[in-house]
Formats: sequence, C-alpha cells, structure tokens
Amino acid sequence: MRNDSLLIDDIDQHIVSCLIADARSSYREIGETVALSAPAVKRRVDRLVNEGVITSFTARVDPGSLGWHTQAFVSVTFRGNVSPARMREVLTPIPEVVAAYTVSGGSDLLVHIRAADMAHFEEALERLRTVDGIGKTESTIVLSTLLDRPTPIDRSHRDGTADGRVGVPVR
Amino acid sequence: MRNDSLLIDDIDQHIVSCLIADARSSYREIGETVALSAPAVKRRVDRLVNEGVITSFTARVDPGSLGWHTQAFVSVTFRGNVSPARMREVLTPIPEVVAAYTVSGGSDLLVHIRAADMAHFEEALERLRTVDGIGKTESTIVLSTLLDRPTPIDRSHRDGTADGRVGVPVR
DNA sequence: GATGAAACACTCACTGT
DNA sequence: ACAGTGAGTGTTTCATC
Repeated sequence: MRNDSLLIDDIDQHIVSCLIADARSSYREIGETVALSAPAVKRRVDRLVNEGVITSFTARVDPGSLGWHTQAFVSVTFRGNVSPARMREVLTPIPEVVAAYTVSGGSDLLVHIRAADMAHFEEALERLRTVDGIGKTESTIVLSTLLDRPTPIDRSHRDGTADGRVGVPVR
Repeated sequence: MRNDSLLIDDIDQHIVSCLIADARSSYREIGETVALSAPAVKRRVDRLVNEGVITSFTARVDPGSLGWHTQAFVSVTFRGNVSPARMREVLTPIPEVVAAYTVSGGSDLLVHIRAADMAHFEEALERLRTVDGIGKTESTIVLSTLLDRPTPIDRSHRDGTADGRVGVPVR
C-alpha cells in the first residue's frame, strides 16, 4: 500500500458508495444513511471532488437504446516507438474509441471501440489503422455484455486498517 | 438500423448529454440549455429512465484514489458448453470482475478485472480460474489507462433522419 | 459537525395549445 | 400528447455556534 496519502474514513467510503448507487440522491438522504447532517455530507462530497476521489457525476446510458449496437476490443501493436501521450492525442478525436489502455504482453495497446453497426465499426477501425505509428491490429468482436459495473470501493477484506482508514495517494 | 423503435428527439439527446456531463445538474439548469421548463425536463428524464435509455445516475471515482492500482483483461476459453447466463451468475459474486463480455474469435470471454495490486490480482485470477467450465485463461496486464469515456450519443453523422429523430429499439 | 434561515429546486395538479 | 404556470414542500447552502 502506498503511504503518500490523505485519509479517507468509513463515512467517506459510505458516502461514495451512496453516490455511485445514485448520483442524484440528496445530501439529506445520504446524511440519513451515514448519520450526518446534510451540510456535513456536502462538505465531505466537495472535499472528495476536490481531492479527485470522485471524478464526475454522470448518467449511464444503454448504448443499444441510442443505436450503438456493436463493440469490439482491438489489440494494437506499434510500429517503432510511440509515446502514450501521443497515442492519447491521436485517439481522442476518434469518437468511436471509448477506452484505451497501454498493456504488457503480445501487443502495446488495447482499444475499446463502440459503433452503431459492423459497417460503422469497420469504418472506425480503418480510421484507427491509418493512425501514424500503428502497425498490426487484431479485433475481438463483442457478442454480448455480461457484466459492466463500477470499481468496488470496499477493500476492507484486504488492507483496511483497524480504524477503518485506507491510504490514498496524493495526485 | 432497427425499426421496432420508440423515438428520441434532439431535445432528449441534448438532455442526455447534459446528464452525462453532470448528473447532478438541476432540471431548471438543463431546462435553460434546452429551452424547456423544469417540469418538462423532469417529465422527459423520467420517461428516458423508464424506457431504459438512461440506466442509472452514478458517481465516477478514481480507482487509484481508492487504492485499486492494478487492472487486467483476461481472455477466457471455456471447457465445453457454458451458457452466458450461467457465466454471468458465477462472475457476479467476484467483486474484482468489473466487466465481462462474450466475444468471437480465439477465446469465449473477455473479463476486465480490477485489483488493489498484483498480489490481489493473482488471488482474483485464481478464483476466476477455479470457476467451473473455465478452461484456459490468458491475462493482459494494463500499464495505464489512456482514455476512458462514455459512449458518444450523437450518431447524426451516420443515421439521424432529417427531422432529427433516431430509432430506438424497444427492450 | 449541528443548527437555523434564506434562496433555490422539485414535484404536483391544473391549464392551455 | 406535450409544454407552461403556480403553489406547497423539500433541499441546498450559507453564516454561526
């Protein structure tokens, strides 16, 4: 565990899980479940946002409902040396790229692509393949999403300390 | 494009993008940007939630801030026939599994795993490998997340119709 | 961290188009 | 069917303790 850390207590974790479950719940409602007044909850939430623990509040949508019926993971191998920063720069303008990770192993990059249909995916893949520095690509088409959920927040079974605090790296 | 559909107009799309940008913004605020009264916005949001277009409102957290420093994608090959429903059932209780997709190609399943560190990942992988029906696994360790963003909602460059409506499949 | 008060937002029934 | 209005209630957000 890292020790260049601020401290997040049980109440903070509880507040965060409330907000993950429903980002629109009121401070008073959250306050009831964590036994705190609404202003106290607001101060903690503001602090969690400022510290970067909470990065945003967002609506999750069903991609299929909006017409995005196809997704794939594309393994990319670079031709020569490409910096991650540069790769992020060239991937950001491609709206079909919803996630990208540098990886270890057989390839250099794993790209998650969403598209309306196969034709749209093929078009997006072609745009990806013409990006400078990209060599081989290998696509894995997603047939169905079995599970898709937020990061769990409770690590107490692993490294929570006796007083319920966990280490948090300063950014 | 599917045609067993309800209709979502430009205003709905605009409302959805407002909520993706900030799930805690007020109906009045959204109403200002889409030129509608707060009750009208609420009615549309309620409808979008009931239709399943908006699946939830959630807080996004920085996994690193909560101590989850490791992630990997695991390609799984089944031993014999396993139903997707059964696979979902056995994966759901493993908290480290944050996403899982059935895929076409070399393997049957792609599993996204998050863990505190490598030791924790190894432990979660071991739990995954002992799941009945799972044969070979191949792990790809994530070095860094380059990009991670919601599905775009604007498909107008592809199949929006002249009146700005897009088809939406009934679930 | 709690309280109290003022400003603001939510939510309903109702009306109009 | 869908948008606006007004009123009552609940919520946010301060300053203060």
